[in-house]
Order: sequence, then structure tokens, then C-alpha cells
Amino acid sequence: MTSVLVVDDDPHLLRALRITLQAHGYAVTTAVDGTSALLAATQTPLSLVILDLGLPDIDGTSVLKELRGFSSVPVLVLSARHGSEDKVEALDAGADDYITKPFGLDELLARLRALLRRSVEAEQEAVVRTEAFTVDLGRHRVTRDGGDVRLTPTEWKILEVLVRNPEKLITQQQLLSRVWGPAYAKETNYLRVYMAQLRRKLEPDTASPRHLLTEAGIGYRFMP
Amino acid sequence: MTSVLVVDDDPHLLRALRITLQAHGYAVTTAVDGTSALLAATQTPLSLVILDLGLPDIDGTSVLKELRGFSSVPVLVLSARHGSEDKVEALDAGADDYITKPFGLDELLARLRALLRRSVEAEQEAVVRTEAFTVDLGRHRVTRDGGDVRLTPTEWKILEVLVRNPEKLITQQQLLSRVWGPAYAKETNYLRVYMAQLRRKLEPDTASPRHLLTEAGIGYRFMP
DNA sequence: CGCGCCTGTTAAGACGGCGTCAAGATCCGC
DNA sequence: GCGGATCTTGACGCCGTCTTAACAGGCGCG
Repeated sequence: MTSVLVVDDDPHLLRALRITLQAHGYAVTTAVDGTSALLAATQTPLSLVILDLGLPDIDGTSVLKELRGFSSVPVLVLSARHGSEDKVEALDAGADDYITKPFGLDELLARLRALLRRSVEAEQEAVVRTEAFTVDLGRHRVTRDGGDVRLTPTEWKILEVLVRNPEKLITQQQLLSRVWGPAYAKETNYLRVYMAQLRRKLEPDTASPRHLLTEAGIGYRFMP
Repeated sequence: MTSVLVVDDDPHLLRALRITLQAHGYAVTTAVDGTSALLAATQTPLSLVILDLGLPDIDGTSVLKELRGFSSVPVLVLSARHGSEDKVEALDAGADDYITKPFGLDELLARLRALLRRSVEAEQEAVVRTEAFTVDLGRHRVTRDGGDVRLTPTEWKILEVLVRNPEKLITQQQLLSRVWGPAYAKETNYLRVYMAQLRRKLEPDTASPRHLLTEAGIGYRFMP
């Protein structure tokens, strides 16, 4: 069952979206402000979030950033603002799509399908195990020897990119631009520091890593 | 390197996009019609496609469908048509995003980043085998007798150029300029050293190579 | 047969990348 | 505003890679 969280403070729009989405076979939960939206996102496993930026309590972009701190669920942003700065800000904060009001319901549904099409493929193997540790991409957790491993946000982002592409070589530029942004493509210092920290937390033998491998001069690779 | 294919029949827009994208660090290839776009997509490994729907030869949606037959590369559709039927059609045909002309370049770039964020180079599965060794271009790995062969960055670059053009004669100048840069076209010494290293690592009998062949006075050739 | 050209081979030193550590800056919750 | 966690920044030693040079061998040609 595909479950969608709709966040909007306009009760009429909320109702219209719920009815439409349910008619198309989606399970719908709703929230009217940022606080309850974040709460709902932590409690229910979601396939997609439709997020209105104009919320009464918290700035929509802040909601988005906080959400991205613990979830990689696809987010479709609704907004009344047409300015390209707004779009850029939301997209760079982690939104996957951005449409402006007023919009056609059929377009919304089509964009929703396009987003879900992508995430279905990615969601498949949400738990990756190695002999030393386990990464649960959906729940955003890492366990080792039965206990939880505490990762900082940055550590998690790096690990996530690597684990989502097992056995693949990820270049330093790809990692840097995905975690810090496209402008940081030359700060390879960061990677050295964080890869060391990840290995200390995850690898049994830091000196000879077996799962987080270095390809000197190019990038890093995760081996299950 | 993130590579983008831009498909548009308007030379001005094409030029503007190429310059902008290159300025932001993307490698850009271009096509002006559907036929050459599909051809380019089969030949080059792509990270993303920007596709204008109004092409001179084939209907844009048809191009998209055909592309989806062999590739899951993210596609961002450009179109002059604002109608929601057009958007729905393109999105359901496999597009990941749809923006209408005229559009802001910053918005285009932001949407492009959002798409790339989801897919770290789902490179096509290009694996080339010989009786002695296997080259996995997507995973960036070389195996021989079941074990991994450790290649240095330079060794890999040379091998990659040769393997991507099987049976083709690659001149020393082509190799040098692709690996070391155009300024090194006369340092044929480098090639001698690295071809020897590659053969030692890959060829069963270094004295009589069977896959990494020399064309005296001209260049080298890879035979599967 | 001897010479020159090109290639293969090897080794040694220069160089740069990587892992590591620690201290300072910054952010965030309380 | 305070304290703790996180991120940034810089420095350093080590090790692998690249560069460079020298020599051997093959081949064609005069």
C-alpha cells in the first residue's frame, strides 16, 4: 500500500487532495502544520510527502530540512510562490519536485507517479548487511554487534550514498557534491576526516577496512 | 564526472545550456533531434538527459518511450506547452520532471540537482570479458582468476579508453591527451611504462600479449 | 653487418594523496 | 547564555603512485 502524507493548512485543499488521492488508491494521512507533519513522518512509514510551504507554525523549508535529517522519503512541494529563488531554495533543501498553485490535480498525480516510480526501485533492498554491521536505509539506523551505532548527520549522508551503491566506486566529487553541495568538490579533506570516523565506528579493524574501501586518487567503495 | 545529454533543436538555447552546464561542472553532450539523441544515449554513459519535446524528426514522447526501453537514466523534459495533458503524458511516458519555457536557468539547475541527488550515476552495465580478465566499467573493477586486480588511477584511465573502443586502434596521441591532457602528446615514454604495467597485471604471458596489442609507430589496441 | 628508431623493462627518487590527530569554530538544545 | 556535540581547519608522517632516466631487445634499412 502506498501511503502519502499531505501537509497543508488549507482545510479545503487538504480535503480535496485526500479524496482525490484515496480515489486513486493511495493511503492518506494529513497534517496541518510543520510540527505535526514531522511527528507523523517519524511515526508512520511513508512512501511520499506532499508539503505546502506556507505553514502556520514553521517555515516550510525548515520542515523540509528537518525531515531530511532522518528520512529520505520523496517530497513534492506545493507553493503559492512562483519566484525561482523559492524553487531553488526548496529543491536544494531536499525537495524532489516543486509545483505552484494553482495546479491541476492530474498534473499533481502524474508528478506523484513519476516520483514513486523512482523510489520503488530504490526502496527495494532497504536493509544492507555486512558481517560487521547492518545499515537500515529506511529506518535510518545502523547496528553493530546488536547495538545501535550513533552516527552524526554528515556521517550518515556519506554512508547512505555509499551503501545505496554497493560495490560501486563513488568518486570523491560525487560524495562531496551530494553531502556538502556542488561547490565543495575540492574539499577532499572532509572526506578523509569522515571516512576515518566512519571506519572507527563500523570497521572491526580500522587499519585494514573490509567494507569501506579507498580507491586512491579516485574515491571510495562500499563492499557488503 | 557527471555527464548530461541536452536534446534541443534550437541552437541558441542549446548553446546557452551547454555553457551554463559546463560552467557548473557538468560534462555536456548535445543532440538536435530524436534520432541522434537516442544514438548518443546508447553510446555514452549518461547521468541525466534534458529533453525538449518539440523535436524536428520524432515526437518527443516517442523518443522518451524508446529511451526507457533500454535506459533508466533520469530525464528532465523541456516544453513550450503548458497544458496539463502534455505534462501528464510526458511524465507517464517516463519523464522525471517537466518544466515549461520560458524557464529560469537557476531553477533548471536546482531541479537537475534534485534529480541527480536521487540517482548516483545508474551507469549502464558495461562489462567486457576476455579469456584472461574481466573489466567492469560500471563498477570500476577488474578481476582476474576470480580475484580483484588493483589498478592505479592512471592505469585504469588507459585501460578504460582502450576497452571502451574494442578492436579499435587508439593512437598514442589520443591516449596521452585523454589520460594526461592535450599538452602531453609527446611523452610516449609514459605509455611504454604504463602499458608494461598493465600487461604485467593482466596478460598471462607478458612477452606475447593477446589483448593489449601494440601497433608499432602508431598506438595500441584492445582485443576482447 | 651496423646503425637508428621504437618499444619493453626496470629501478630509484620526487611527489602527492591518505589516514590520523587535535584544536578551534560553529551549531543546537536546554 | 551555557555546555555538548558536530563540523571545520590545519599539520604531519607514511605509503603508494607518478615521473624520470637508463638500458636491452627487436626490426627495418642502408
